[in-house]
Amino acid sequence: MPELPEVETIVRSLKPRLLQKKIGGLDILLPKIIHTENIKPNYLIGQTIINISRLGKNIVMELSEKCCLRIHLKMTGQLLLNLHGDTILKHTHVIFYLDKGRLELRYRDIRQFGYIQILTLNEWDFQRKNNSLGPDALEISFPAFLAKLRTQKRKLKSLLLDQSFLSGLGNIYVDEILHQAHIHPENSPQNLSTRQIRRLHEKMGNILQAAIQLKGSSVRNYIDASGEQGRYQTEHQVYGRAGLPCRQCGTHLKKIRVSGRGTCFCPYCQRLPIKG
DNA sequence: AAAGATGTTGCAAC
DNA sequence: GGTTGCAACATCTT
Repeated sequence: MPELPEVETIVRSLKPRLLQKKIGGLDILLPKIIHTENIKPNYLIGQTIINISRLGKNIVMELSEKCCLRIHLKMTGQLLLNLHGDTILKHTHVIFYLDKGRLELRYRDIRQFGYIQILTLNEWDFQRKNNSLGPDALEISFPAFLAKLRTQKRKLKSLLLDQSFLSGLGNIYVDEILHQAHIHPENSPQNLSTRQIRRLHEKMGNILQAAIQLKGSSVRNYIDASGEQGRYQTEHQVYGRAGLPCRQCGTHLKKIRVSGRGTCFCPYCQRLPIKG
């Protein structure tokens, strides 16, 4: 579920309430959720949360002793901020006890694909460089975006979903961005003019910012750390609207499979160039 | 009621 | 390199 706008919303809601809080302890109810390299979970006890940030869809909580938690929510992960005594929902897998036990940060994940990685700051730096985390979709400048796209032949949808190429976009926002940019998901950057790529970059920024303003898209399970739903789903032009008329031109929206993912688009607004 | 789809991504196979 | 299919898992829809 959570793509860049949802993860950004979660980070913004966590930050003011978690900075400078000390981890008093933690319960690991499902061990496979915790990924450790050299640091054991017990090392976290007594540490203070000194920063929370986002890179692509990753949440990074920096701790006082030169280490951090890198959290990936994958499809159905949730970070919830609760008071001690609040009902512990089914699928809660990790609980961090903060603020002398009054506050609890809970990791919940229906499908159990997500994880919490415990890393030294050095390990995180190494991952970020080598693990091929592409530039953040909200940070990349137009010239850098243009230059990167110019080196690629792949289908736009597959490129934009590739986190090592660009990080932060997922299935919902790629479909929305390509629709507003009037680009067919299977088109290749080779067929795009600089002007079209400029439009793509603009729409990407506009859509992501608008989605953050509305606190993300809630389809199925997404809620932020306070349990609130987002409202951007009401703005969706194509995602989840297959068979319905395009809001721009009235053509029935189509659904196809591109790079293994369900893809909604408007066959009129997003035409492929005529071959030959 | 079984089969297919779901916001992600890493891996094996080709 | 590239793509495809599958795997992890629970839940909801056809």
